[in-house]
Amino acid sequence: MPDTVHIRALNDAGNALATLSPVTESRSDKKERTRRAILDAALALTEEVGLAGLSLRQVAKEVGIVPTAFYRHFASIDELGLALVEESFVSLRAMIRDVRQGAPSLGQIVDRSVAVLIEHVGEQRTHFAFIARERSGGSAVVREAIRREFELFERELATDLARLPMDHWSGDDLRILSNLIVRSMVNTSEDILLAERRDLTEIRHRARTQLMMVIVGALNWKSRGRD
Amino acid sequence: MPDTVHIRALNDAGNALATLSPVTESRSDKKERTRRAILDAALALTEEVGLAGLSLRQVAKEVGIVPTAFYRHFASIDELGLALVEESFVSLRAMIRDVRQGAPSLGQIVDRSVAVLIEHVGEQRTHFAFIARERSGGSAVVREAIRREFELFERELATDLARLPMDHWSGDDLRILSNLIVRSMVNTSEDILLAERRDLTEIRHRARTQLMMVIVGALNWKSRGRD
DNA sequence: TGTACATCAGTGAACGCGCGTTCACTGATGTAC
DNA sequence: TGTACATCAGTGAACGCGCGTTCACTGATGTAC
Repeated sequence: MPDTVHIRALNDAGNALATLSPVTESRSDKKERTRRAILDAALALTEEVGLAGLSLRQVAKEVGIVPTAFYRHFASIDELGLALVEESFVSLRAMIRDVRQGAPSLGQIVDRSVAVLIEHVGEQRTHFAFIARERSGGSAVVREAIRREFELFERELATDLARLPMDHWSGDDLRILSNLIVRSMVNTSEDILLAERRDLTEIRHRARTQLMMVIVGALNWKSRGRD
Repeated sequence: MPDTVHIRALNDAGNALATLSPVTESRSDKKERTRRAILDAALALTEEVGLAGLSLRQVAKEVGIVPTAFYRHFASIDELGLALVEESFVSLRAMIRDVRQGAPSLGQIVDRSVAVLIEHVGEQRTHFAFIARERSGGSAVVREAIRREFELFERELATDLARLPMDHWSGDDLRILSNLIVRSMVNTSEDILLAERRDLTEIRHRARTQLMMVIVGALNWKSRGRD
């Protein structure tokens, strides 16, 4: 299948959209559309080979452009990787926002958190898979970017936890607790990504139980802890 | 530097050993030594580029053999990867054995476990790094092999836990608890691998605290839990 | 112990392939007048 | 509105490189007699 076919398909899709808006598409609109196509193709291909195994030529072929045209949009594969980190964490932050709104009893928070996690990971599968994979992947730049995002996120969770009835805790212990929770959730995400649909019930049960264990531990911590 | 220099270095090392034992080295001894050299070179190179980024030619060059000679020892890079999984988990199992012997009070178990973890990860850095990296790495075969080893290990921990004063627990809950503990330890290993020496104190503190939180949670689980 | 043959770890040339990157280019879109 | 020029997303040929794998080979080690 020659490249021209890809290009025609791309343009057809553009024209289909164009019928809803002005018939002509500006140069920058078209560029933005190609950029999107590159990001989507990269996300899909990365699922199979990892960011380290991704080649500029593969992406270009998938998008339907010539390899050199890639450079009109990104300076390198690493820069493309950083854009994907950014995008993937938008998905993750959307999930957090979803968890936060409406948080009644502690037991309900747990159930709701796990439910929302399963839902979002299912919906934004590629984004969560990207984070899970590249967290310890081949590119140092991308790894570091992901690490930073998680740290930020842990800090936020710690301030959230401070508002719960464990507000007498030290900031240090709150950070340690939120680290434990975030990591359990990351592990659960990886389980969800690996799972067949039929295993979801078991994963849900396990995630809930573990989160409850951690919270029960946290609530009994000060009275039984070392200091 | 031509390949011959590598080969001479390799043979010199062999001769140095040979002076302690019979002067001549059997063909199979030599083959075993080359195999070892391939595994060591692969482990070292993988640290930089990941198993997915590892090339047969790189390994061969590092070892000082011609690329085609690789096939005398392994049928493919994947098979080499499986040998490394095997080897790395030998290190991990040695650690577990070390944790097990002498386990007094619960608090001491925690301290001892974390201390042993830090010690072994420091000593067998490359093996633990290999597991951490390839756990979500590029080769499906290797990923699956690692997943299986961890599952085995979780099961063992569950039977260990059954002997502690939480023996009234269901097998199901024990598995869930040991999964939580194993994963926390894996996360801690990753922290250790990333850390500078100066951060170890903080990591030790965090790992201890998290493990204590989990155990406190577990001990209070049946009385406060959902069923 | 000496000879004749088998084994096999390692060699070296050769192959076709996909890679990232360079370069001068085309031609549609955008802009100044 | 019409013309002349600028911009720039995408083109296509070309490059040198490292890759895995094939093949026939060499020569030291091992074995049978």
